[in-house]
Amino acid sequence: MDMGKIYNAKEVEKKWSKYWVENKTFSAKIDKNKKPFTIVIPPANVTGSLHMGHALNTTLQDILIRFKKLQGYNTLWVPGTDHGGIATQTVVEKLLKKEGKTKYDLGREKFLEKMWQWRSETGDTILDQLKMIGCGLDWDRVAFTMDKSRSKSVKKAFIQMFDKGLIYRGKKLVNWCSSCETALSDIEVEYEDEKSNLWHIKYPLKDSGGYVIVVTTRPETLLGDTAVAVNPSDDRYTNLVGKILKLPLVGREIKIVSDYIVDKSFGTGAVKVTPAHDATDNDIAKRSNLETIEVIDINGRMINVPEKYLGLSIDEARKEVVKDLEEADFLEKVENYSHSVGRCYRCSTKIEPLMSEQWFLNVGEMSKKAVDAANDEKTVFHPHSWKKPYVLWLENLRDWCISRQIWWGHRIPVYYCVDDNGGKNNCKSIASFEEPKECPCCKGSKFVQDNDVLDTWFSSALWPISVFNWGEDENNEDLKYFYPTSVLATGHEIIYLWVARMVQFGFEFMNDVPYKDIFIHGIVRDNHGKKMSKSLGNVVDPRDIIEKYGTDALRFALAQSAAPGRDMQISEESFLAARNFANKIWNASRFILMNLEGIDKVDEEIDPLELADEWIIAEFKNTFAKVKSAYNTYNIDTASRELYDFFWTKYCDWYIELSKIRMMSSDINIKKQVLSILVYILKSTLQLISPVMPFITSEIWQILNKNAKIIAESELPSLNFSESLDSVEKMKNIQDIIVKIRTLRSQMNISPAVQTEALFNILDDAKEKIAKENENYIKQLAKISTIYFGKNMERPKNSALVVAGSFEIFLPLEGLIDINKEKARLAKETALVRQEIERTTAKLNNDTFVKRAPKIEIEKVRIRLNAATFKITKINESLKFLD
RNA sequence: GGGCAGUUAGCUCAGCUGGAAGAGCAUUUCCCUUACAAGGAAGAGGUCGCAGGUUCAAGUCCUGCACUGCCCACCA
Repeated sequence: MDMGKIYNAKEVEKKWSKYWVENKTFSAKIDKNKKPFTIVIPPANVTGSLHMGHALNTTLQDILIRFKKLQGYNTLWVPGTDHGGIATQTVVEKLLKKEGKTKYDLGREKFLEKMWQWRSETGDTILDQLKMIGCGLDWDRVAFTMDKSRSKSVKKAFIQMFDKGLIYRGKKLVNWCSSCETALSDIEVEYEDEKSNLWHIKYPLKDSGGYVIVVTTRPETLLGDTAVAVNPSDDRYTNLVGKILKLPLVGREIKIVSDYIVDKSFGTGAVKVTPAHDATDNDIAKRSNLETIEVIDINGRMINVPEKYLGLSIDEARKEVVKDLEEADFLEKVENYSHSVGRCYRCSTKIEPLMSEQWFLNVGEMSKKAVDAANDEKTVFHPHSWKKPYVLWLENLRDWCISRQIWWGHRIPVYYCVDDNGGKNNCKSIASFEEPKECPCCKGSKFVQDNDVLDTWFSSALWPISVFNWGEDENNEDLKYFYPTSVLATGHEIIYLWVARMVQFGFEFMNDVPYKDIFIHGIVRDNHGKKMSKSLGNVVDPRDIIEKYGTDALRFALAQSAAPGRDMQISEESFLAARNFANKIWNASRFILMNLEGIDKVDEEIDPLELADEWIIAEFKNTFAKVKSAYNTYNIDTASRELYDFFWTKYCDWYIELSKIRMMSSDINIKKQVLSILVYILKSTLQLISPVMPFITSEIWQILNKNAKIIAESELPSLNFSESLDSVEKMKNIQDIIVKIRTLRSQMNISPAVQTEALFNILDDAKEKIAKENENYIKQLAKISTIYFGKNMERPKNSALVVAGSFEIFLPLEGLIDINKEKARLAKETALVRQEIERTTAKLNNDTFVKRAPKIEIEKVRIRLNAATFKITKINESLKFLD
């Protein structure tokens, strides 16, 4: 491919994303000689298309996979999608609505057909998008939470837990979404503050004229009250406990009970108790043995209430009840009040707590194991701070409501024995893969299956097991080899919903953790720190970024700000900067390739000849170590930044620039020698960058290596040669001189085209040697024509002064500088150096510092003071000279 | 109410086990120097949220406070 001045991302990306899939670069087979490194992808909902969160999540996983592959691991990254229960069903229901239909018009069977049809049309767009961003997934192992093998796992898991007695059916208070028409688990409810009222209601005492004032945000539930509760230590009510109240509007007699949960300081300290529609009240009812009266049904209509309220909606009932209370003088007062209200995490409808017959999973035992796993570091959070909330959540867990009253999902594999008319017989229900042939109780042969489906997170919880076909064979080789997986990468928003549950199920079914590490990354926010959402209109579509800046730029920008566990703000500029980095890589490579033209072969062995060579090798070794450790500890941001810094400011700005001296040599061997190092460092750096930016690095690697293995399958260099450590120090001296001369020239407005001479007055023989040996570097980069070294050289007229290290450097600038400007410059510098002298002197005069600080620190300060003193002497001489 | 993070240059963020404040973007000056103007060279810009403490030395450790964000909670 032609290397133009500007990197053409589109063409390159198309080529390589296709290549990896077609050549099965990332397909993994069991290889007992290699260590596996396994990740299972968090399966995206089939409703979804790629958003920034996916882009981040999958980029990070891809980086881990690609880096481990370079390190020689047998890597496997399993792709897949999730059927997405409620979320997906809602989407299709909306489509139906546009046709003026509901799911009931179609019936269950036809509706499910529609769901499957819809899934097959849109289900894999997200997978295609993962291919587009270069994910090194094993495409032979694509899984879907509702495909055959996964369904088998789900059934098997259910049946095992059912038979163990962990799964049971019961009527309990659940979270009901009247819009989705289903129960939800506790974590599927999101709480949000809402402005409302606090109604103060009088509950008259049966036997006396008095009354108790009760405070509530939900007056309509009064109709279902079965008690009023007060705190046992509340003096105001001590002699009322046990007394009978007459429930306003209803007339039912209810008791005053005491319960520790009641907060004396809230409201009047007396709480109405509605066991059927409030979790706290439900608990109180259990403790005090109260009756439970349901007054709201699953359609949000009033039931079991006086005639006039029967069938009203919750809102209507509230209005009526308040009106009637007021008219009958039961209403003491109404205050404004703000409190949090539960809403459905899928449709934001207000959640109604109500009594309902549901399936529950007893998670007590598996939770304990999941907690132990974290405490024993069998599974480790990165960053560690997420462990605590995880443990706290598991320790306070109620049983999981796993049934949903929707149609799209895994139908609960429980069968009921029925008579010829479809009426349920009084036999034991059976959990089974298929419909049973014969009822073990009554020998009947007619059955109906339970109507509910499982919570979508039930199949998600099995994911690390089910992708390896546990449902079909729990002793299969893949499971043995790849499980437990190496790491789970996910955002913190689903730690409870998903992460914790996978650990629970991992122990339940495999008696082991599902992954050794849990890598928690942040959430992508917009450049104002807001969460991206469609309703806010602040969504940045990764596909637009890819279109504008290229996939590598997208990936680099995300990687570079992915500090573990921290949310990130990302803006257009960061993608632009990343795009520029890609272009920089491209052009540096282009420079080297241009110089390789006409040269048949460059040494693979590197053989440093001079300071710059030794320096860049030492710097690279250092970078290599840092980057490797950063990748391996999930500090992807650190790795990215280190690479950026090394490549741009060390390799390009200094080494390539210095290499030009030898590149221009007429001696081909000298040119080849520097090229071999240029190529070696470039190739190795490309390898390290390749996990983050796989496209551009693959392309350049291929141009550079022609027929060799692609970069993704290459091996990292062993770097088993020694580096010269003092080269870094020496180079620093040279760089200091160059930068100072450049600064002076810049301040004097001397054109880069103008070459000047320089006189180096030397005070330190060792430093003289370094400068003399590398005078070419100074000449090349500071635009100096000739350097005169000497001792006590006389200062030329009309020259400027540079003090660098132990050199006093004069630049004769006849006609180029304004003497007054030079004087002003030196005066300004004097002020700075004086400050330095004061600071360091003060330190050295501090007895306790000299007594207690380590020698090396004292020595450093002394060196600084000497340097400053030297500098100020030279500046003063210079100022005198100029006068 | 509890927990967790954060507060460093105009903006977005680095600063590991305490020893002279860093990057990118934006900004100013000079430069189309044959890898790159999506670039190069140089400059300006910070009492590191506040208050104490430990230490010879604190952005870095400890305590308290303030503010911001997130999560959890049985906010009637």
